[in-house]
Amino acid sequence: MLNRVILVGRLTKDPELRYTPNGVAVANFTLAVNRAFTNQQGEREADFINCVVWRKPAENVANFLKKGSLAGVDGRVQTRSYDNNQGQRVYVTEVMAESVQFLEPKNANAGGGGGGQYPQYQQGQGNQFNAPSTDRGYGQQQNQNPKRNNFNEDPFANDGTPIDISDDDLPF
Amino acid sequence: MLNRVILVGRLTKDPELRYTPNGVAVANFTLAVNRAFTNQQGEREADFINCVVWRKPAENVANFLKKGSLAGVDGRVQTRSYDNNQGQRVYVTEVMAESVQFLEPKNANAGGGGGGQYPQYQQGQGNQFNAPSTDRGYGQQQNQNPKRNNFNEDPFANDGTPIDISDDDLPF
Amino acid sequence: MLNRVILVGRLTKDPELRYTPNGVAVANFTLAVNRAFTNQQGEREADFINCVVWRKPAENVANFLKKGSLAGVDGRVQTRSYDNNQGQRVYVTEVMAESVQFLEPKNANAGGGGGGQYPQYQQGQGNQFNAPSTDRGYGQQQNQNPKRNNFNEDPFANDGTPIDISDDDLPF
Amino acid sequence: MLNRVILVGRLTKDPELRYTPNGVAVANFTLAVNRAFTNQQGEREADFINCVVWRKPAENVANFLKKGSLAGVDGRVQTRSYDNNQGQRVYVTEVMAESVQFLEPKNANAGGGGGGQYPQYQQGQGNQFNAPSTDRGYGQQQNQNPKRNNFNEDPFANDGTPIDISDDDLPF
DNA sequence: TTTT
DNA sequence: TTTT
Repeated sequence: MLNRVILVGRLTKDPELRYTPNGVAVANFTLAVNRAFTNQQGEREADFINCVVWRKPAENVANFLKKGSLAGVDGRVQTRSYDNNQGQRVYVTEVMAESVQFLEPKNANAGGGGGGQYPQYQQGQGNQFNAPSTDRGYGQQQNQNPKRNNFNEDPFANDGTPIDISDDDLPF
Repeated sequence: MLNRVILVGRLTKDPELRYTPNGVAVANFTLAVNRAFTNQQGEREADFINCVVWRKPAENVANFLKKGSLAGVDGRVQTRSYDNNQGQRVYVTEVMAESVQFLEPKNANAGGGGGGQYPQYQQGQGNQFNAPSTDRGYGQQQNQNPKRNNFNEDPFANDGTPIDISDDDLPF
Repeated sequence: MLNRVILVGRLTKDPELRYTPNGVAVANFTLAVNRAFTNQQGEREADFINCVVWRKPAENVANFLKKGSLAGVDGRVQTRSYDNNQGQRVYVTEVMAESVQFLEPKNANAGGGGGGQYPQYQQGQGNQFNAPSTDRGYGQQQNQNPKRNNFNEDPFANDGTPIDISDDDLPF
Repeated sequence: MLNRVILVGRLTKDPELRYTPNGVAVANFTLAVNRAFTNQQGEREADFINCVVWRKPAENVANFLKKGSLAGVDGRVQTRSYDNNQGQRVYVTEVMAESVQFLEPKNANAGGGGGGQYPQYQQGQGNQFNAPSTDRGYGQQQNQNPKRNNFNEDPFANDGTPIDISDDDLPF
């Protein structure tokens, strides 16, 4: 049935990249999407929308987006539930991104005192990461994001750590 | 910023209509949206997506949709949080419907043993409830839904009951 | 870049199914989408939006939709141009449907004097035709639509006729 | 009925601003939206999608966007027809933008040899122009776009010129 | 050239 | 008649 979401917003934090035991990449990030209108107090609020993305686009997200990046998402609303450690059922609504568009200018965060230039990447001029139909991103992947590799205290904190989810849980 | 959701699905229950202390109508309902693909087990799953709608369209939803109705929603993803009675912060992601389209044929649930015909309503042939820009739906509203009026044990259970929310919390 | 269209409307005519010389199915149809608002004269107008769909979903559209059918489309806006027989360049804007959802109740047009029951098809309860990533619909295809097979004067008028387009023109 | 389009792309030219005889602003522009995929020749193509926007957002578009600007559009697909000077009926499909989001960084085109800084405007950090429900933009409007006022050969070429359309033709 |  |  029809289920389509399109968002443009900014990442509230660096994306988190994980791998399933079978080596499939998954990235999580939250988009802050400013509302078009102001509330009674005249303040502009934002919605903080959790997004998931799988496989190659997950790795692209981890490599090319970071806290504050402007990004567009085209995907679906998905719901799931799990039991937390207090034994309560928790219901989750999130956006499964099918494609993510990178909306920062290519020289964003460049200049100034020292580094920060985004790595060389070009897929034509689209700057869009689409879910590939076939190639599964098996195995450990080299994170090419200099930000993450060079400047974090622990650059591997969230990278390559298998997470407790089987491929049977994959949504496709 | 861009924030758009379009859904087509079926109501999992009758919609719940409430009024703010100032008499503004709000309806809540959940859409079951079947996924286009099947999971590893070959089963077709569904997403259960909570929706809110305000003012006149809220009353239309309460009057013309019920459990099982096929409906289309055009709206925005919104997030909010509140503290539950265990003192934990709960985060909610839901769809704020700006317009709701009624997709059942006009004679749905008609015929057979006794009633169930939908009340006479026609806004051209669109069958779509749009958020009015101005007219605020103050005061008690006559629920014209025969289903709700005639067959529920307590037809007013969820109708017209002011809820603990001030107009300051209204999103527009 | 982000390019997403979602429509719900009714077919203005039976869809037209063609095949490229390489045997790839293409269907064209026009959706009449009623506007949510009325014009100055108080009339509700409609937009007549041309849609194209490729491969397996094209055949599903031809088999299961007909003039007047209610359908949902999830796709992209595409533009192209060609030179007409007067030697003028003609610009075309149309919707490339990636998935088409069949919104008629399963027994639509059934009953009454004589046939018309839709053929048995079930993909769960989704009734949605998605573009398959791989299987190319080569070769002549058996049209299972009883309407088209049994009641048209020339049931093959628009079926299986190769059209003058090479696979190089395919959008994917 | 559901009719929703979301686009992100770049203006192919400066927008054209007109006024109806009643003083209602209308802007036209074309978005070049790069496709996510490449064609058989490995080239990335684009769709060139004509957009219209009315009233205040029309003036914002004229003031803040120009050739090459990156913009997001949330709107509807509309169709209309007219008879051209050869007496042929011409069918037009375009996007009626309900809101337009300005996606350039605020200092875009700044620096370098000579001017080009965007005028001071701020609606929070949203940079989004929404169709106001009420205020009609009557009368001649001061175009505040320095680009258009200062650097064009004929800065008023397309501004403030009443066009031959009555308010009865307005879509809302 | 338009659908219910 | 097309944008980066």
